[in-house]
Amino acid sequence: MGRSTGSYHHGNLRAALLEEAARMIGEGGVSSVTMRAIGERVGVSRAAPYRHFPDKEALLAAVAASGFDELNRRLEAIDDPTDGAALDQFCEMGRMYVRFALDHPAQYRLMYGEQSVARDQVPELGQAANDLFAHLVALIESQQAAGRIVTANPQQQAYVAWSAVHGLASLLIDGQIRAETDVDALIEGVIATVLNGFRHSDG
Amino acid sequence: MGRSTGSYHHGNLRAALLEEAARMIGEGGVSSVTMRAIGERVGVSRAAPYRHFPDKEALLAAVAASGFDELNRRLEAIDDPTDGAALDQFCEMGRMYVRFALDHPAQYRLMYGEQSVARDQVPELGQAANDLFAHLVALIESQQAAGRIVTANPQQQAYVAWSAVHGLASLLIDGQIRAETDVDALIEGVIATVLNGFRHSDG
DNA sequence: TGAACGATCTTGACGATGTCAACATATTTC
DNA sequence: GAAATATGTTGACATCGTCAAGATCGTTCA
Repeated sequence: MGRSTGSYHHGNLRAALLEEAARMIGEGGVSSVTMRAIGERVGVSRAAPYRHFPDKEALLAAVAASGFDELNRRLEAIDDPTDGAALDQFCEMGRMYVRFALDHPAQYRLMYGEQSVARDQVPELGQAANDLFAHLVALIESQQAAGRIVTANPQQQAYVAWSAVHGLASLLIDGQIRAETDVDALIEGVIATVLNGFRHSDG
Repeated sequence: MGRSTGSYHHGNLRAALLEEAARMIGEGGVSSVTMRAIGERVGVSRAAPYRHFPDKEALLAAVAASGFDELNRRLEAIDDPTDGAALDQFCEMGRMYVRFALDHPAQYRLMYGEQSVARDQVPELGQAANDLFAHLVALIESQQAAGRIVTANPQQQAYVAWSAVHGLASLLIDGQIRAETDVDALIEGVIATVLNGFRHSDG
């Protein structure tokens, strides 16, 4: 299994394709990713990727899946329940989520875009996305149990929190928010508002 | 100015193209819109649209702009400040916003997608989007003045509210929310949470 | 060892697409 | 009614995703 033999066989094309696709997405957005271009940059012909991915969509879905993996990794790094400031864990998760989207805008779009089709084709994708959400639901349940937020349907609360954070991330990466805006303050504002909303029942 | 003479000149191609493009977007998503297909359905050749739009992106941007117009129209219909239940105006605006996205998913994506480039090319687009946001800021300012929500930077509060509602709409139309979920309850949950967050300062 | 086999990669080709250039036709202007 | 302008058509090209046929490499097994 010679690695990168420089000859006919690449060695580990699949990994190289994924890496290069992610790079291209980061540089020029999804539209800049072309089977031909990606092949050229990896030093391989245009049809070579088809030995490793059924089609372009599958390749992009795999890139999205790797995005989920990294996001999960980042979030689990917070998962240190040294209790103490447990509510901070909630906030920190939101901050990290938005920051990830800002760091990898095109990849984030790929992860949560219209491509619900690909999610059926690529099981890892659905799995990774579900893991992420389950993570959030569990965190909310623990906060409820500790009496830190109002007791309600945890899944719905998770959707509410996710909506706010995902919406903020989307508006930011799609350039819908005025450039002069203080992004950090905005992130804090969104998180604080949702948290306050969870702390106080309707009154 | 013969309308639809059936002969060489169409009469009002521009409007017909916009209408047909919107229909196609509604039926098969943005990817189903092709210069050739849209021309064929309108009864015109593939290059005819180029007399009315510089390129495909401009045509789609115009469709997005018309989407903004309709959304603005819907929202202004609420703008009936019969005071009384003024907070309800706020909630109703959120509901209507999400409902619009659910009614026109592909068009909504077009309105708030990555295409920030087109927004510079098509001034109506940026204008309509700004109008919408200004509307929201004004509403928040009036709520603050009336003491119904905490006094803070109204623009930031508008971004916070918009994030929540836009996030919910995006998650819904991109199929990220489990099908069994009670959508109406979720909408109410998002709005109520944000409103509660606005009512109570940090505690 | 070497021959067969499967995996991997290349080249050629096809249809679809956005778009331009050259041409045709209708409408407007004087 | 002729010239000018606006509008629409056809032909062509580059690019793209993808398939089919063939080439090359690594592996397996006699």
